[in-house]
Amino acid sequence: MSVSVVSVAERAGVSVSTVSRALRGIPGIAESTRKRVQDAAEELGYVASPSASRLATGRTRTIAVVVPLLSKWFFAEVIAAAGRVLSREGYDVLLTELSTPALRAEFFASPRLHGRSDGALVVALQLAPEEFAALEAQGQAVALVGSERTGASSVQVEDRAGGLAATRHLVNLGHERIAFIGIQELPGSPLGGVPPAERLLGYRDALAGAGLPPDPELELGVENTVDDGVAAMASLLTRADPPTAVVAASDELAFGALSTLRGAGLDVPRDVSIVGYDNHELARAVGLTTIDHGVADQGRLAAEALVATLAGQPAAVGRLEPRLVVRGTTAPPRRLRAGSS
Amino acid sequence: MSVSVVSVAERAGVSVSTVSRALRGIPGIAESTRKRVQDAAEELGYVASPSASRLATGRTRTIAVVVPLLSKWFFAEVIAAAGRVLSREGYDVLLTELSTPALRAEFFASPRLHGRSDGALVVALQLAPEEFAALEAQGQAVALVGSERTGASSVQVEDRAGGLAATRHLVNLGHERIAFIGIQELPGSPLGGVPPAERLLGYRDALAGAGLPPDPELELGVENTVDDGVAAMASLLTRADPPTAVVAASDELAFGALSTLRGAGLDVPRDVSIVGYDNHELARAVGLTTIDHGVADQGRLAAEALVATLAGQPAAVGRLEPRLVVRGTTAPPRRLRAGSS
DNA sequence: CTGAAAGCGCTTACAG
DNA sequence: CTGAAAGCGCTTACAG
Repeated sequence: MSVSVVSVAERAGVSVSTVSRALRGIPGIAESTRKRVQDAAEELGYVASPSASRLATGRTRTIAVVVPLLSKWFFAEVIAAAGRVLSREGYDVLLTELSTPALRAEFFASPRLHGRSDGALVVALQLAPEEFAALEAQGQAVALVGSERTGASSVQVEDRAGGLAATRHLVNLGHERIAFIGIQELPGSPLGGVPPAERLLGYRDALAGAGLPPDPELELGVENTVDDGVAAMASLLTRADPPTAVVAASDELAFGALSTLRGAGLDVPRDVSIVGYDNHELARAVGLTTIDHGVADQGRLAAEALVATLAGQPAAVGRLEPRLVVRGTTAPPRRLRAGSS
Repeated sequence: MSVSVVSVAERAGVSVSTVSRALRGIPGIAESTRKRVQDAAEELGYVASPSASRLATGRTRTIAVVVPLLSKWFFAEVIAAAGRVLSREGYDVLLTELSTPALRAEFFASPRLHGRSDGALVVALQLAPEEFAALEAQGQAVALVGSERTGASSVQVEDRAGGLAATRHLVNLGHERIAFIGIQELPGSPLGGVPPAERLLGYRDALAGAGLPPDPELELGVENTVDDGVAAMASLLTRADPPTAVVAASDELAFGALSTLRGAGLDVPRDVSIVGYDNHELARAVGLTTIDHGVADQGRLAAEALVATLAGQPAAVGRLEPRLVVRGTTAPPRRLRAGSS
């Protein structure tokens, strides 16, 4: 509070304008002067007041990171990766969690970011046009993870290709009855935001490509939680003709499904194969075959795009290729291994 | 940018001082005036510039949340709970992740919070005296999760009681060879911060209380990751006289241990029992017996304490009682069930 | 290369 | 109950 530009200026024997310019590395300052100012600042332990420079420049050097939910691995991972980029680039990270419809509505109804951040990094939320407009009206540059909009930077995953790869892997192993546990947004749920349709479409593509008839009975849509994965798998097991393999639209759903299968005394992958989607932190330990969609990359790329935008570059659109990671939860169906075990 | 107090003042036909007071609900303003000002502000879509009021008041109404790592369930959960409180109380959340020793050193060496936040909520980091002093020198009120220090608010868990409860549960089931997979901070690791000693002491207490001799061979210390849990359990299995039960100092270690046991063809809990520590989001699906230490509560209470401190209340120290959650990974040892299965 | 001065948009004693 | 004015601590044309 005590040490301001004025004290530094006095100590260095220059004007405050010179202090300001010297400390920010602005060209057109004699090196000797700059040195003197820097020394004075150091000796006094001076650090510019962020509020004052924000007020003077109109820029906050802050990015708001907006997520539906914090305590999910996917979001935490995206934020962490984005945060590292932002902090390296000298931006503060303002964290905003919109975990209920009420919070979301309130957030977009009032100009909560106005003057607080220069840009918003919106993760997973599928913004309504008014919501997007509200951000722009608050002077925010916008970068999107998991959605797309003209005029904004975005990072998306080729989820249809991911769904295809997951399913094709099972098809190639010889499976013919393959279920899909998809993500269905319940009204008011903060969990998702993932465009579920794409992964499902990829699943259907793979079946069609293999000449396998689609079976609506095998397509489930639930909330993206472990518990719903448990329930979905339980429901599949009650079918007259249960699937021999399952594609889950997230690893958490897959974890739940695995838990149900074990509880039912079934062996994975001998009795049932499972492919997840995420390459969750725990997928390796569980030995889950899954789709890696570069979660950290999504955060990193979006942050980089946003920083570039604020530096005057045009908006950038990135698309990530998902990648199949084969581990231990997939194998040929029993039928093809008769007598072999 | 365009709409400032001045425009509101003009529209309402009052002075800027009156606008400022009316909008902030300060008493001593005629209700009719306040109404007129509020209407004018609303019509103009006015919202006060945070930078300007921060500069004028010297308070930022921002809390810095400082964590070693974001993408771990524990930290994300704590942040989420704290964030909800802070945001409800009108505070912005400035997120800071110190995921490497270099970042940590840099953070505490420069006054990075100065003028950016009114307080710091420090999670899990065991602050050195200079680090704590650095925060105070930057004018930060401090609240600690998982550590303690005179003059600061803090929330801690009775981890010794937790370790005791976990181990006693196994003792009560009849186990006599019980291993402990503890958390050992590697130099430079950002994962921990959890004071590992406490949980270990509780484990020893329980053994002593049951008259079981301590066996250093059964006390392991590893990094708090699933992979290290995998390795630790593997190492235990190679012992000449392997344990019949394991207490893991975190659920992630327990997940790793479970994975090893399954991979080795052993049944849990028939062959080996396991107790974790955290009540991690996935513990329920896995059916893991564990210790619930109110992770969200830790974040919530620390945030409440910090807010109270900033409102002039004295620092508060909270201690949480951990609670055993019995699920499916614990049972009596084989020995006691001879012929029963 | 450097300085004097205005301005960013608030808040808050002080006076009335 | 309300207003005029100073002040918070920077940055940035403008002049020299």
